[in-house]
Amino acid sequence: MGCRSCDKPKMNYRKGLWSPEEDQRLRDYIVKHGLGCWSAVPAKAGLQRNGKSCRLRWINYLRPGLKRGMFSQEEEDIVINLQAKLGNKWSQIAMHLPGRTDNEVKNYWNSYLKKRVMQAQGSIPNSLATEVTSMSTTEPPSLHHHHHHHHTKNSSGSTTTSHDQDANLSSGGISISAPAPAAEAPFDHQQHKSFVFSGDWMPTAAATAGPESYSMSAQHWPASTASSGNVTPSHAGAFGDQMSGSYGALQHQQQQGSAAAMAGGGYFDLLNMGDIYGGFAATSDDLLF
DNA sequence: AACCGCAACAACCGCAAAGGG
DNA sequence: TCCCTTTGCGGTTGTTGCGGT
Repeated sequence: MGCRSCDKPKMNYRKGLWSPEEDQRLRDYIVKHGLGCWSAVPAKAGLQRNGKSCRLRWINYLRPGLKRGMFSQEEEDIVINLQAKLGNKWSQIAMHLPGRTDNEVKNYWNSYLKKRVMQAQGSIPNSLATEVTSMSTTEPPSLHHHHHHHHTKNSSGSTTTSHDQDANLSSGGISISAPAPAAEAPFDHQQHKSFVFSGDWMPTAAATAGPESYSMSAQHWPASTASSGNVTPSHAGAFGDQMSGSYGALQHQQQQGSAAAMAGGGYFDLLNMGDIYGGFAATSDDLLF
């Protein structure tokens, strides 16, 4: 783990929100070189951030396979269920939610679910988490994805093609219609909230970044995920948070006609995939692709 | 139109674990 | 075995936008 070669003098790192340029630099670097020593990334990528910040940005925002938008009822149930079982083990909970990050799960819990569960426990004093869960699933499906947020910042539903296959977990099986393709939206810190993500930078970058741009094709992804859009819990568990992504929206974007922007190969070969996802390829039969 | 409060989410901070030298 | 660095995790804070007044 130690990375002595990465040693460098202390410097004043930039803080706060990431600019599109910074995102682009980080993307470019990781796409070209894969994941390695995070502390070395800022210098090599030309970023005035610390490695920690770069890592967080990649994991929570730039990493391919992320699902943006509101939580489905199914996801919500899983969070409630697992939080009751595991406590605030957000990374473990996120493993069961393909495309969701621990940070996202944590935020969703803190901003919404916690209140709802507490409310339920207040009205039903001895209620257990399972009861809370069943309560939540009794709501009319038509109301889901609207009542959660008083504001409609996240107007997108995600293309929830993935399902947690753990028998212990509930599965609502609610499908959500997808919003307009991401490629039509400029990369913007506000607008990004409203489209299905899953590497939404890929077509956007390809369309806007000029000669230095790159693109990705679904064929570069593990077949089990690229073809189905699913990452099973066993996958997620094996890879940890780094591989908890669902690539459903990637597929979706292609189906939506973004294939032209995505096609053409690029730097993103299987070798880099292995690097990016932490060297999983050699250890799991599930990953023969 | 301006202000305020709230909700959502991005990002930071601190700590602990992991791992190499 | 110890020390040091990196990584990962969870708690917390900061920022932004929306709705209400």
